[in-house]
Amino acid sequence: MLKLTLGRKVTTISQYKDIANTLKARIQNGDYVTGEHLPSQKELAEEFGTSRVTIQKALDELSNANLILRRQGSGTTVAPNSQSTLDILSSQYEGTTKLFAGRGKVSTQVLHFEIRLPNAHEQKRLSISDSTPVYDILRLRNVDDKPYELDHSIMPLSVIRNLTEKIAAGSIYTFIETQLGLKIGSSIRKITADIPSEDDQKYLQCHHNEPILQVSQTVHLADGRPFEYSQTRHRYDKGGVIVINNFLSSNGLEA
Amino acid sequence: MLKLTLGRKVTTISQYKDIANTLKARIQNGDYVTGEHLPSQKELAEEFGTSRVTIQKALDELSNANLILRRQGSGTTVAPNSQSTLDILSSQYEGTTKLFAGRGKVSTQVLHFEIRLPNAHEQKRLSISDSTPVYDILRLRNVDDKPYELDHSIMPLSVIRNLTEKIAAGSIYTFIETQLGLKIGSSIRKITADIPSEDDQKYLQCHHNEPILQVSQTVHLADGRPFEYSQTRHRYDKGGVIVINNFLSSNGLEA
DNA sequence: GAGTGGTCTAGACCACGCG
DNA sequence: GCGTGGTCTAGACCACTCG
Repeated sequence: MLKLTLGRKVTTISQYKDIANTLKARIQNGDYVTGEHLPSQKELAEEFGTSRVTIQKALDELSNANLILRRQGSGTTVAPNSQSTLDILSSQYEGTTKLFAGRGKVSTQVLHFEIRLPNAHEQKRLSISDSTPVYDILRLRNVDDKPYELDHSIMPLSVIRNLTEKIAAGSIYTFIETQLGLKIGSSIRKITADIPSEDDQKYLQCHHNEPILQVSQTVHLADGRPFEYSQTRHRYDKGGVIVINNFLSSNGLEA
Repeated sequence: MLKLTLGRKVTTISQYKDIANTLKARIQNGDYVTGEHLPSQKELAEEFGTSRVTIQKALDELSNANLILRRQGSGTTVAPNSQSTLDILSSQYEGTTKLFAGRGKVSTQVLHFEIRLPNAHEQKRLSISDSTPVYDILRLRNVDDKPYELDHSIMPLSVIRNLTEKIAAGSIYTFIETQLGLKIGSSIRKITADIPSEDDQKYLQCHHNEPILQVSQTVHLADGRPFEYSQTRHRYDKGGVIVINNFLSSNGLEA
């Protein structure tokens, strides 16, 4: 440990995360090239002045992100497609505002903003009772002044407080993270294709035969509380959803 | 260690995976109830006769699967929605044949089966040269005798050997895992909505205004070699793709 | 302050791949 | 056989939550 001023940052992050980020940067910079071997765990432990277990925890991070491949007996190599994986990681979809930061102008039109009681389905998805009021927000997001997605969000007041229509016109996620100081955890999403409704045709300006890509999701805070149940409808020509699936880690449980 | 006959299985799996599975089963059986605390790491270490670090590695597995929540100072609890998460885990999408095992009759019609050289795009996706031949396979999968998906797969012969049209009429994934003895690793998918092509309308029996849900993916073996680049087109009314996204672990690298 | 989970160590043995 | 990564230990200190 010894989290004193080790030279660089005083950020007091854990060593293994620091090391993981350093190694990630080396892959990004091309210091470690796709297909080539990384130094052995022993060598890395010596370089960073730490134990092998700590190096292994750092490598776990990179491995989960599909950036490296570890083979018993053989060694650790940089994964194929590591560069494109890095691209995907950096564009991890947390919110539309963040996703397009620096790449396009995002504007938001709040079509509906209401506080009401949840229906049975919403109660179940958000793990709340029928007496917990929720925000019901319908927003149209534009990118570069062209309609991009139609977002219908339900959030419980018991978790998200002091949300206003004005905030909803900006980035709700940024508000939650910076103003409320809450950490976003995991989400479960179902992605489907659908026929456009009248609202879709009106707001997304699509024709009746142009499909809609819908993402229906429940999002949780890091402490496990569900805070958003939403259905987002996209024009079919405005890109898709990119997903990395690691069968190994998920199926590690089943063997 | 001490992987001798410890009493139950002789499967020689690592302790922490064994423990993870045991704990998972307890959640599944309701021995540990959603929202309630698990025994502390210290208690679990005593119960399983192991060290705390090993228990932590087991809990890492459950945590990655979104089955538990760990809070410093507070304790470890069963995650909300743990039961539905278990459902999703058990239906992890590896192949259509497996997905519907026991739930519907899957039949496959091989529409095209060819060995040829890859184009530039396929070379890039599969990390192969222009002289490495590939299988080009188009299949129609039916569930309960109704068209379900139209699958176009490209696989390099350098990785997948001895594939025949007859095998393609069954489950290619089962062939790869059991006959070739290869382990499937991770996949990267892009999910989009699209307008049906003539082939879609013909084989999936959908109308020109019924959207298609397309999953375009590159799948890797556990050792990192890409072995399949495919585009699968689904009828929009036959369900969607369910995805669990763990922001914490993926963003652990970015902080 | 007591108890919890998070991090870290130094050392050990094992399983695997390769020459 | 040697070097690699995989697993495991016993113990330590830290950070956090809660009564």
